[in-house]
Amino acid sequence: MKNLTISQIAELAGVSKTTVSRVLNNKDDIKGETRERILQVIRENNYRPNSAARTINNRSTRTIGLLIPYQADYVLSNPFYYDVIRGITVEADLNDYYTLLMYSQKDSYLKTVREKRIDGLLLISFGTQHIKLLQELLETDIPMISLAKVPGFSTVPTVSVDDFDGAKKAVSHLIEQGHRDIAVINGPQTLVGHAERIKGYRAVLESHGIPYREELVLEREISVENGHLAMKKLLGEQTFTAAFICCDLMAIGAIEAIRDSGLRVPEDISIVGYDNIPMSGHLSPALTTVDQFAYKKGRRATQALIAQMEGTSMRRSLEIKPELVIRGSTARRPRE
Amino acid sequence: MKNLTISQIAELAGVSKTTVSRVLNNKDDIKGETRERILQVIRENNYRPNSAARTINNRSTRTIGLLIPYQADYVLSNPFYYDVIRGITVEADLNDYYTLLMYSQKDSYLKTVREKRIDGLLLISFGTQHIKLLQELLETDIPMISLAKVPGFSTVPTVSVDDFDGAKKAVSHLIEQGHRDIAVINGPQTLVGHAERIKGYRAVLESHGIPYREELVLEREISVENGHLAMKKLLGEQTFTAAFICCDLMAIGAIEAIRDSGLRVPEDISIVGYDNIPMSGHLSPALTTVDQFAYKKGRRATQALIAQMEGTSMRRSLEIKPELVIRGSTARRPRE
DNA sequence: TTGAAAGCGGTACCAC
DNA sequence: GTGGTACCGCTTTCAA
Repeated sequence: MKNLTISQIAELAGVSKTTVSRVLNNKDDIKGETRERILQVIRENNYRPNSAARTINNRSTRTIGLLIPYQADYVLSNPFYYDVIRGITVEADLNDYYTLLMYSQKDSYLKTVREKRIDGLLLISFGTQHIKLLQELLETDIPMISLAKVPGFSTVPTVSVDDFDGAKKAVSHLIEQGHRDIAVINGPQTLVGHAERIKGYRAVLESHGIPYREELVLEREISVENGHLAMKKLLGEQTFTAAFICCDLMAIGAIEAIRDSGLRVPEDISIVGYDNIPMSGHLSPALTTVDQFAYKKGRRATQALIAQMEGTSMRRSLEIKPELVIRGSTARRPRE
Repeated sequence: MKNLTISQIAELAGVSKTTVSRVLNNKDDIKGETRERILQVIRENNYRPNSAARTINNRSTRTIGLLIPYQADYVLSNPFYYDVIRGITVEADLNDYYTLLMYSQKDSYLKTVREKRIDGLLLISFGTQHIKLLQELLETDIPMISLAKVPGFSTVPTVSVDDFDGAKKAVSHLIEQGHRDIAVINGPQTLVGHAERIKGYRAVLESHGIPYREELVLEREISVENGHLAMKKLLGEQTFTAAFICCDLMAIGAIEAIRDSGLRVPEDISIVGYDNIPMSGHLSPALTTVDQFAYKKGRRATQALIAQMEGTSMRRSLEIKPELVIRGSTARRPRE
């Protein structure tokens, strides 16, 4: 069953295509009777206007690009980002926008923008290594929102989470439990969010008069396996009673490493994660972690982008406050 | 920096737009010198042809729709599907196709197809409840591939996994370890794949003369939490030494329930999962599971769809053979 | 080897 | 209220 064209619908309804176009676009200068007749024909034929033809006239695709840098391969395997993506698609759908997944080995992002396949862009996990790309994207004048703070680009509106605050909450909780030797497994500092978490960690230590010890802090690409390996290394070389892991995914690996070494969580080592991915509450022990409100973040970012595209609001950044979720993976420091 | 149009490029190069169009489409009836001059102008201006204008002429969007039924919300929270999606976008990108994420609360899938926003469709997790939608999609004549077998629709080419075989491998392994009382936590039978797994389970039991006991088999929506709850229920009501869990995500919850009840995996209860999600190897104990080759499945399905769209191959279905991955969550049946 | 002109399926301006 | 027509940015005959 082929889709008809506006001319064919016009002919079937005995009107001009201008009139059909009017009902398609809900104009009101049209007789109710005529509108009904046309709507009837449209329904009978399951007619839908061709999107490319509309795009070329309206200069709008009603499509949002979801840009995931190819190097950020952890994005498409981390449940945290899937909540973000779900938030994005839900919000887009509610506003009749489409979502184009841009994850390209060929780095074809600029091409996609220049071909005008999308009206706006959501930047996922942009870090210092993507500054050149960001610069080029800015030159195209396409509306965009970054879901991560980008160093030195105050021109790009951002919907982000206050990671400095999140880290402070996590580490403060550990210190309140009596811990003083707190290890850290962090993601790459090329991402501002991860750099902020280290700053938060240091700030809390300092305010409690605990010296910062570099050897307790490891930085790794995000993956369950790297969480495992990093914790193994820490256990072999350092002494500590708690660890702050930059994301729940790595915490899963880290906890396994602790178990492998014959220690227990939280009896011997307390663990605080970050993200609060859906499975965190169902691990054993259930993970104490920092909730980033991923889904909400996705929706908010999309709202902000749509507002920007439709000119209904200024370019403005937004920061979400993370919250500590206390569960079973943290406990008071064991007595020596 | 606004994008120019083909006419402006033509003018700058001192040729007609027909000629520019020729170089854009790599036609060969053009003087090398002219081509070079035009390419130079194109490069200087970062020119890219408007995709909507091209689409309207070529009747091709170079976009693949990734259809996730809104009810199938577990798709966007199951790492198994993440690998599938990654495979799809990678393969699409390699072939210069775009990926449109179709996850709509408004059930706007048909609208999207009729508006001709996509050239082909990849159906994720279609079950009996989506037969009406599938029927309507078929009427639009759009090329499509389902990544799950759909009951009674041999007309839809499918790239799937032989779940009957996968379940057989999983359950056979348990039986070889001496287990006879094998519980099952399965996903909804509305999905053919899950129905097949039960069949495989029954087939193996039968071939070993073990009677099928309905009360050992639970069916739940896929989630970590449901895995936990289902296992808790089983532990409270039944006696068994092993369990086959239809997916790793639920196995994570199930293992936690076993631990909560004071039993050990695999010493007291052996667990076989299904999917082999990336974290399965990093849990404690590492999960014995059935690898579905999710990434490969995504790539193959996309290849098949592209072949169908470009008419380079017949509509043909493909079945991937799953493999058992033996790790630490299974052991010999404990002596009574 | 190149260009003029028609046409793809819509929208929008201007008459009537 | 409704229709004729130009036009959006590109591809594709057809002629030169």
